[in-house]
Amino acid sequence: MSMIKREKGKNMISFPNEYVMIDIETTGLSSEWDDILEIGALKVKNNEIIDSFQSFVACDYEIPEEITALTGITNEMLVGAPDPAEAIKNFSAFLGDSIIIGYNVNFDINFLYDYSEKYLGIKIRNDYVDCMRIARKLFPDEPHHRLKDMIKLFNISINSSHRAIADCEATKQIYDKLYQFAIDTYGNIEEFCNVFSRKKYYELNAGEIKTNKTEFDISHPLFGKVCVFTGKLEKMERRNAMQIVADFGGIPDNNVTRRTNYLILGNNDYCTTIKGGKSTKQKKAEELISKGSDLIIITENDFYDLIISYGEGEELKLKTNSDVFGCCSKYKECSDAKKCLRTDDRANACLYRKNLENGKIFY
DNA sequence: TCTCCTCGAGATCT
DNA sequence: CTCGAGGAGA
Repeated sequence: MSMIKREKGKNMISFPNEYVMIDIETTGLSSEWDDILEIGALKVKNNEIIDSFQSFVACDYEIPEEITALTGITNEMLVGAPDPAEAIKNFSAFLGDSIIIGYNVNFDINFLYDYSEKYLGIKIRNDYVDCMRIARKLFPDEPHHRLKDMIKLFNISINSSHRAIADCEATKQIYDKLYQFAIDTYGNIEEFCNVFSRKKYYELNAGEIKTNKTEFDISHPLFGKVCVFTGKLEKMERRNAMQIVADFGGIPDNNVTRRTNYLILGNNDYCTTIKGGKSTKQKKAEELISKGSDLIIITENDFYDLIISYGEGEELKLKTNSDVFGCCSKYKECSDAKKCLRTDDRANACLYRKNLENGKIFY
């Protein structure tokens, strides 16, 4: 019965080395209708387990068959166990104000939160870290991120799965592996947390899309062109499409502005607020076109045609970047041409090129 | 241009 | 619950 929103702590993307790992077993998936059967917790300091907590919780009705099949917990095992009030009180004392860590830990916290509020009148406001959330970020290509998938991925051995303490131990090992993997991949934990903390990760920021290419076909229609996407692309992720634009020497952008040269239309059908009409980007683009802006609106398929044509016909390639960027007044002080290998700089270089008589700077 | 809001899709816990 | 998408509004 959580009509009132739970006032939980912060859901953090970070790797504390002092925390309490938790796991519970319940009679089902709903914190509203189901009950806790077992609570397990490990206290960790400097990444080492220094204490543990285990408690069954008395249950005055028959445990569903599938739960016993899953966890091995039977009513007989709970005879003489602490009642819910006693169990949550003991757990609460063990937890203190530690950071909570677990696997899909919102599940566990929600149950514990309701128990704590109901029996102790205390809200669990501890900050927490969800290993599953981190696993998804670190291994986005894995098909699934269930606890058992991570156990398999990291070759972790587990004694009695789906029992509170055993799952805590497994999750701790997973947590340690994730920590190591984050360091190996991102150099250090701070970098990982920066990359994935909130906005940076959510927002597809066109300005951050770079290319490794050092040679461009300057005759290609996308070269030096500012490209904006609207709607969902059918055959491609928008991020990948932007990457391709960048690889052609184009400049992916977030919004339609006076600089925009291409607006690529994806599918807006799914968007209820648009209802088959036009996105604001498209409206703005049409307005700019009517004012004579150098902008055209193309469909997703037109865009693919532009991509496919790449490599065919005559190619004018830039041999070195310095030939282009060295001529760009804004960046000519830059001694290292590679530093100029940014989409913004190419746009400026391209504008500069337009103002020159002919492509002396290209060959 | 930037920040915040809303919606839908998808996945995980026992 | 998270996350990705577009839109509204300052």
